[in-house]
Amino acid sequence: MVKTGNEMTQEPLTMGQVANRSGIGIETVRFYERQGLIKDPPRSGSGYRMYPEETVTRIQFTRRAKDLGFSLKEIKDLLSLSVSPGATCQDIKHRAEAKLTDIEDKIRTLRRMKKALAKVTAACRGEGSVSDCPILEAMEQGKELAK
Amino acid sequence: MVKTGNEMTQEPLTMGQVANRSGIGIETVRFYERQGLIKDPPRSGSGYRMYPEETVTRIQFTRRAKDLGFSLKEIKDLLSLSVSPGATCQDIKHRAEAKLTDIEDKIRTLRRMKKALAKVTAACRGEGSVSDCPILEAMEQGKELAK
DNA sequence: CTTGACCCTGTAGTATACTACTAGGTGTAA
DNA sequence: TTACACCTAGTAGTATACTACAGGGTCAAG
Repeated sequence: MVKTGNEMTQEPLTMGQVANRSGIGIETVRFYERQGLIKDPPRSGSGYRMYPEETVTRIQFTRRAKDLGFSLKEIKDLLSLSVSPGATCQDIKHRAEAKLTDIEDKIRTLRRMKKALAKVTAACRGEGSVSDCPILEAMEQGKELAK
Repeated sequence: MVKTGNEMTQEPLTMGQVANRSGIGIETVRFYERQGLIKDPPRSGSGYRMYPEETVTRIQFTRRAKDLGFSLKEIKDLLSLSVSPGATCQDIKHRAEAKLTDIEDKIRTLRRMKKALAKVTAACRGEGSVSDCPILEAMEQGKELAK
């Protein structure tokens, strides 16, 4: 049986081991490889991928960046920036700030949606048939939905 | 030339007319039909779709509901509810309230992301090389990212 | 009767992030 | 030797909401 939960070696890891340690599925590891988020590792004689421990760190980085709102494509850029000799801390900071702006925009959009929806919902007492539901009426006529 | 911006008739509309009046593309009308958001209209002798005016209202409803955060699938439900004899205003209101909760959840998630990202970004003075950028460090080690 | 705007069906591509499956090869223990 | 967990490559499916063809047919004007 291939060791799959092995925690103490410095030896190369198989795909399943990388997946386990990173807390993602094997198919996701393969997917990240296809997307260029992790580089093609060396292979064993029989073609098995032999990952360095570093790959786990890289995947965890990816997951955390994802949790912060970065897309996989943006994370790929971040990762290549992190090893590019000419890159500066400024470059990273700019990206983080741009993402912050993105997030703020999304929040604003959602708040606008929430406000409009709350307004039409409040207008509905929840009584009677659908034929004179103020919510449906608002969506049909576009009244009450101005910003 | 087929009339495409015709505004004053009660006559059936072609697909292009429906698209124009609804402010969406022809391909989107076809897509909405495939999704069951608009029903198959009667056809002319040569197979052209002959839409009732009502279809435009239906598409506009769809667009407004979408702007309020409903998915096309949810809108389809809303539309079938709106013509179902047993349905009540309550049913609609419940859906609206559930969607409101969805939106609030999304806002909360984004706010959490914003807070975490703002924190790591603030830690970066934007100086020096990427090798000791606090933003990248946080994403690698997972420090500073606890809620 | 030709031109050009419009329509038809059906299929495929875009973007995002996976997830699953087929069909087969590898490695180790009992 | 067999069983089983694991690996390989490549392809296809999921969900959401479109968007873009290809290869035809229709209709009205000139």
